[in-house]
Amino acid sequence: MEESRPAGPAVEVQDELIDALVQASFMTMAVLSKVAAEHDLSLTQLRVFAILRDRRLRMAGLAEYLGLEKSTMTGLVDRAEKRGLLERAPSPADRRAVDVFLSAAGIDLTERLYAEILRALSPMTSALSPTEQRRLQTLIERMLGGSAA
Amino acid sequence: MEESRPAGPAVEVQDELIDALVQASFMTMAVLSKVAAEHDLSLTQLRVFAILRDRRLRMAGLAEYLGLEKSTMTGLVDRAEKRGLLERAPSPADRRAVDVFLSAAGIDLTERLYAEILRALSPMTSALSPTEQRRLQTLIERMLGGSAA
DNA sequence: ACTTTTAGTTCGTACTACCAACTACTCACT
DNA sequence: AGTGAGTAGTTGGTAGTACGAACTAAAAGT
Repeated sequence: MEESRPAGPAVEVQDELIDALVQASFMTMAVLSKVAAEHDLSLTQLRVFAILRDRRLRMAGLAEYLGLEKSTMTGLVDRAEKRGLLERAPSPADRRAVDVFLSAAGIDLTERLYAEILRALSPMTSALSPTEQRRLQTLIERMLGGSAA
Repeated sequence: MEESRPAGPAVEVQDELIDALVQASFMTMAVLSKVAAEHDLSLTQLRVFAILRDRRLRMAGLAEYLGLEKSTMTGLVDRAEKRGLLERAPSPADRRAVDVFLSAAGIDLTERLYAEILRALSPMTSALSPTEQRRLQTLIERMLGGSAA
């Protein structure tokens, strides 16, 4: 992994950071998947609930948030709707469009999911002292804010 | 989200940290997915290559690393093998067992994937100064080391 | 030697995700 | 107003992911 770069300590620090970040991400996603699976949800569905927690979106808008094709949305929303967690309604502004939003049961489930996620991830974060936690949070937020969308 | 806990500032700091961590993880995974997709690989396959980069494992071992059922491995390895990226060989120690390892092409691809991942994630990490990067890395590693497996 | 356990595969099912094709509607332009 | 382009969502087909149950072959335990 070190052979094809101009060398220099700064680059290597970044590499190691990225390694750590990727590892942490996989571990985090594993926990999220597990929480989701306990409620018979996929990771994608979990994301849907998180997104719709404080938004009402059209199918296309949801697809964009998720980075998926709109044709994928149909099935995704279908299944959640069949379970009574999501609802579809014709958009008032555009008769082609469909609004998607959480049902009462969906809101309920989402709150429970949030609580469980916090519970499930806290063993990981509480390996750090409160001071370190705050520093880590600041650094991550800075990183998220500083680049990309 | 704040209603069912004993309250206190320490808890809220942790919540925000977890929020940030989850967000960062999703962003990281999105980048990894994209890199993988550019090579016609799923995230799981990417993980397989990362795992086998410096290991030779049996099917069951690979399944354990991935946290998946062994029956899932068959298809996963089949497809990668058909593409010439992975190889199967009977385990010398146990005639039931099958060793899996990267082919020459697989090693090659894995090196390229690593380089691309570093390239693709560096815009994110380079939002931070070198000092911050080192601090972030330390904190993440401390977090990963301190809890869980 | 006989039973139990383990390694991997096969089969059937459900879900995810994509693409291409389609319907219904909106919007811009003449 | 009327047509033509573009947009919103669905449908249908395909491939991949992942699971669980049932199976074969080989190893281990007693």
